[in-house]
Amino acid sequence: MTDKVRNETDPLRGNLDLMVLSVLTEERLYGYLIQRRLTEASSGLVNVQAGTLYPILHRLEADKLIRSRWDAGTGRRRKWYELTASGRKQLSQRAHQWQQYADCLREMLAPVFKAAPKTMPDATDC
Amino acid sequence: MTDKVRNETDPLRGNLDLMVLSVLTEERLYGYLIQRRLTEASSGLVNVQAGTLYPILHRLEADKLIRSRWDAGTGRRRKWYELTASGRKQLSQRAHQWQQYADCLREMLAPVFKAAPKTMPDATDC
DNA sequence: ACCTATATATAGACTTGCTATATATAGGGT
DNA sequence: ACCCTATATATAGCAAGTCTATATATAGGT
Repeated sequence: MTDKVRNETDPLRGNLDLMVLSVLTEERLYGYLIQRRLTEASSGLVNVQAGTLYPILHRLEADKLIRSRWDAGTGRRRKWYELTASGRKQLSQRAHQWQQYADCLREMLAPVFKAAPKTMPDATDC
Repeated sequence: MTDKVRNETDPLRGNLDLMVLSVLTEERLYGYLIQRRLTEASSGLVNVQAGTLYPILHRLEADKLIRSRWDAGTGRRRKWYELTASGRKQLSQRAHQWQQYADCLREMLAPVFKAAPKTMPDATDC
């Protein structure tokens, strides 16, 4: 029974933008650092690969939600990103929208949680 | 400034399967009813079109997470769906996994919520 | 000199969801 | 009898988001 089941790791589909924007709320960061911040901030749950992250950054920049500047010639070339005013607004809007959906889904799934407490009752890590 | 922003309505990306499975936890339902249950259960937030739903049902059935039976010739032809044992297990697993991600994302977004209380402090609908 | 970590980038495939379209029947109003 | 709407399922074609694999280049340690 080698199940071959689709996409075990995808609850973040559509939310990566949100996460990237969120780690930029308080600091300017460059790609490689963003990647690691995401891993840290999620206790390893979110592990975005470079090939996933950079296209997102390019897309967010094309949409003018973030803005970039190359490092001023100090050896390592790094592209620093920061939120634009528009990006900050979008982040807030989408965050609230996500919360609404999350509350909704949580409610819809309530019977499932009630039915099966799963391995541990309180493994609230993250 | 006609922003042309991508995908305003996509926090459910990757979670539709979960929702469909969840409405089937306690009853057998056919497609059209599932569609309406989703709308009701989400207070109109989730409004899946037929062209979105049926492919999902076919996929879930191909994965043997649900099972179908045509209505026994009572005028309207309806295809009734129910969870399989495997589907029930998957639902539980994915639900818990989703919760973990949701808790995580909620924590990451906490500063955003703190910064901007948004229009209303308590519009907890759904 | 070599290896690893750092740093960015793109191509190609795959999954998911959307819109549009097609088909068919039951039931109500005229 | 006829039309219209709600019911009911289905598929094709497109767009978007993510993944894997690959490429390039440099800093620093051994």
